[in-house]
Amino acid sequence: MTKGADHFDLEGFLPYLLNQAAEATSRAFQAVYRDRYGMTRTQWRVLAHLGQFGAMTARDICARSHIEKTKVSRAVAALEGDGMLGRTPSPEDGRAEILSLTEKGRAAYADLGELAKAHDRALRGVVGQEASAKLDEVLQRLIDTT
Amino acid sequence: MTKGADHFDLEGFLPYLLNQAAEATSRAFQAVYRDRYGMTRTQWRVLAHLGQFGAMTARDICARSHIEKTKVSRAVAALEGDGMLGRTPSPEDGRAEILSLTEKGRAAYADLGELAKAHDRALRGVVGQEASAKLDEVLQRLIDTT
DNA sequence: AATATTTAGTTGCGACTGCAACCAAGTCAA
DNA sequence: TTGACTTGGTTGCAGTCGCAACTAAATATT
Repeated sequence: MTKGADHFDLEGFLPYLLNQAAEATSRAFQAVYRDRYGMTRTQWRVLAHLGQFGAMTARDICARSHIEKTKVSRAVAALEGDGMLGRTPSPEDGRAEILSLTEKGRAAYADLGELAKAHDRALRGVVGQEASAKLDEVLQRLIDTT
Repeated sequence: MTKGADHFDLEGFLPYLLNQAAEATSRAFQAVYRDRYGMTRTQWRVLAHLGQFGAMTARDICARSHIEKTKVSRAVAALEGDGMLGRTPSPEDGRAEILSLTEKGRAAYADLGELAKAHDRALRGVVGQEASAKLDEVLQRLIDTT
């Protein structure tokens, strides 16, 4: 017969582990964008999206990042207030606005991007070369299938 | 020379991937404890800790789970209000209270624990047998080294 | 053209969070 | 003992979140 009483184990529960790992790996970097630019996590992500992929509408950011529209809306408002991005009405759709980084926004992106790369390298060092690639693939699968 | 302009890639940024995966895998289960018991994530975790490891003080829960003490404090208050747990003053330390699940709390834990196991099995099915074990190990390493 | 339905984005509100300040009990050191 | 320091736990407050309701523009329907 198999081993008895296999009751639920929180510490082996995948969502729990993922949350802990996400929390742990995010915390250190969070301090960076918070202290340097007073940004929230969502703001940093919106900035990074615009920095990496160029001007796009809020709708596009939502689709790409799976961040709730209200979070994006508020992050955009805050970033605009800080002079990090500007809005131009879309010529194609009167409801939409095209978001693009200002000079200041691009500078912040360049700065934080470098630091993020360093942070990522450090984390991947912990994980190890081969496991790192596998990890990305697995995480991506989890993200996609949910 | 190496490949040119390797600028920051948000979608390959480990904290970002982990957050997305954590978010995605947690959301479905969150609906369960929210709809059935009106619990928050922290409440569910506290309940699970007490259910799995037995009576302990709030301090112990903090140490074990890395949840902030205020979060634990409020979750405990809420669970107590819902009749899920009770407190008894610690005989050893006049400040501490020993928390233990009530009958109702144990029932909720048994119910949710079963559902959690099923959810976990489904997720691990997505990841695959072997990758699953490796994943746990890698996540644990990230959690510990931070 | 006039009405109904979707979609981009914002806002109000109640709930949750984080941090710092706090209280009370325990410990340590003279 | 008395007074400084630590520790278990709670609370106030300001900020963030999620959801539902909303406005306004676009699209579909008749």
